Amino acid sequence: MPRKRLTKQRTAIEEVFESHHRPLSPGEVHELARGQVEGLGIATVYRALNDMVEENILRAVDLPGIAPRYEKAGLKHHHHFHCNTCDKVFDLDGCLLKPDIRLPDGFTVLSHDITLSGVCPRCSKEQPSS
Amino acid sequence: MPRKRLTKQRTAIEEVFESHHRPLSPGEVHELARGQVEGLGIATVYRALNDMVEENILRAVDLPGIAPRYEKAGLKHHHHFHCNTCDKVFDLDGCLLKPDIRLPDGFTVLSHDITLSGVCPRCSKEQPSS
DNA sequence: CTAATTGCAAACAGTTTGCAGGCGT
DNA sequence: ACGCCTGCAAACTGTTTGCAATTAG
Repeated sequence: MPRKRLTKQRTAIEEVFESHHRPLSPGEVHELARGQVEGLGIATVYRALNDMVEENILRAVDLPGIAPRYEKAGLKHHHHFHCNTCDKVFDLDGCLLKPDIRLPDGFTVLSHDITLSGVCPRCSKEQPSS
Repeated sequence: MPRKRLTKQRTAIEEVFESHHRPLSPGEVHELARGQVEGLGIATVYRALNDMVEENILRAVDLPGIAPRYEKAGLKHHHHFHCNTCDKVFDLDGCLLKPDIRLPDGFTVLSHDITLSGVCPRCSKEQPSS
């Protein structure tokens, strides 16, 4: 396996995750990193994201019904909130799964995913219900 | 809006949901309904599924990282189990969300989705860990 | 009969891959 | 200079849509 080089596109993508502390979609990363690197290709973003998952720098976050997101690897167990208005995803600390759940016989649970959906604070302010 | 006709392909698709009591992907529906209707096109399956959601006969079930599923509409609130081995999805009765959760200020929760993943009973038997 | 429905193929959106040139080291 | 990395375009997968032929009512 080849070793990594420090290119400006790769660096820009890493910096995007340093300055935005929430899970980002490939499109968001492209848009944000594009601010630093003129003409950054979307293929490069996908390649960098996949590489960084491989290198255990990032973790892929799959959520129901929306584009996949990526967040820094090594975070404590947590779940996510998806804003239906702006489509952004936010981290929610702690585990939201009910303890002591009982499943039918024979099911072995290896992991769980929980997503809350609704309206984020910013969108609540900007789009008052009145 | 045009009114519905009873075609054999539409009937076959409806029957698939009568005989399989778990959420099915478009591909699964196509495969299963194909047994009744020779040459059933995948576009027809997609159109039927979308129509049936529109008619409130089915509900779309989005799960993290896997193809969307469809299940009969009107079921009681519940969550899902995804078998990592056979990729089938099963219903889990009851709500698995911890009660009394606290979110940061400003977040309004409108819905939640929970997916447990692991191994289903059938796959546990067929692929013993030894 | 007559219009809704189907199957096919083309169109699409998101993601991956092949390739020639560019650029870290 | 070497070879990894990038950008572009083509390939792919899952889903939707246009259209002529088919078929339910």
